Amino acid sequence: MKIGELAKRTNCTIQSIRHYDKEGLINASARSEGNFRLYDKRTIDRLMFIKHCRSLDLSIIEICELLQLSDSPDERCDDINRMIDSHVIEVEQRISDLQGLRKQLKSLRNSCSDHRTVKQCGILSNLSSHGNV
Amino acid sequence: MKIGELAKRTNCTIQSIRHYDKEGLINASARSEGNFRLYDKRTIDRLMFIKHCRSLDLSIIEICELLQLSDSPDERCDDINRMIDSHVIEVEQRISDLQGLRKQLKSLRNSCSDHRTVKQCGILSNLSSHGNV
DNA sequence: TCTAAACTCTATACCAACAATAGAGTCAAG
DNA sequence: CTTGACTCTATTGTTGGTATAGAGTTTAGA
Repeated sequence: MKIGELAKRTNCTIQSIRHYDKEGLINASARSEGNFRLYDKRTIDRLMFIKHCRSLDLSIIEICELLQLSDSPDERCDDINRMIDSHVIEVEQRISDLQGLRKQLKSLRNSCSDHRTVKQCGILSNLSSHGNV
Repeated sequence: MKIGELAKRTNCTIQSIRHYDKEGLINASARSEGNFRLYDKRTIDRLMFIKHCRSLDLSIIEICELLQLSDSPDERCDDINRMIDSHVIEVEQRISDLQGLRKQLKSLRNSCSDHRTVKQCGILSNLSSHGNV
């Protein structure tokens, strides 16, 4: 299977597949005479796995670790649990940061009403005042 | 005032000041004989304004627009209101995306317990199964 | 006056995960 | 044999900086 077919079957772009290939997440099982990447069927599963992980915002490095771990089926899976745990914590931190940001933006927005001039704009004057960062 | 003093007074790094300078957010009022950037006092305010905007995650382009608008004090400030509005919407979208992500990660984490092996790992098997992306 | 330290300059590479493009080569059908 | 679809590598851009390298400038003390 050439890269175009793999792309269609997994709904990935060709560029991202080449990217994953370069990063070592997947391997072309061979190259054609004309140097085209050739993949076997198992790569479809692997790529779906990668897509799934990316949709959960796991980094390429983390996915790499997961793929390596899955090659050692008899080891403890504690590392996997820890990775997901720390990922949850990161996401929660980002959520709470954004909630604080949202609050600030809302209150900033409330400092101005429509149809004022720039000179009268409460937003701009708030942004200009010191000490409230 | 040279860049180092400006950095100290605003608590910015020298690099980021040079970055803002290059992007056109601030201007050195002159250069010294030895080609050092020289800033006047008003740049302190301008830089604080920029910092404040960045802390609200406004992009450099958006800040540029705000600074330009503040040079036309008699225009309507509707554009400013719109910018903040759309920024709030973006932030809210990101929050809800992350909340969905958090939920998925939590449920993924619940599919495994400690002290299993990789082979038994509920997380890995969940990540490997199809159709749930 | 000389020198060493502290400061500044430009230019470049790096971060993450791709997307977009250029310019070239390969392959299949008509 | 040509045309169009496909693929290749390599480079650039995205965002807002950070972190260098290698060079020049300024200032204070000996």
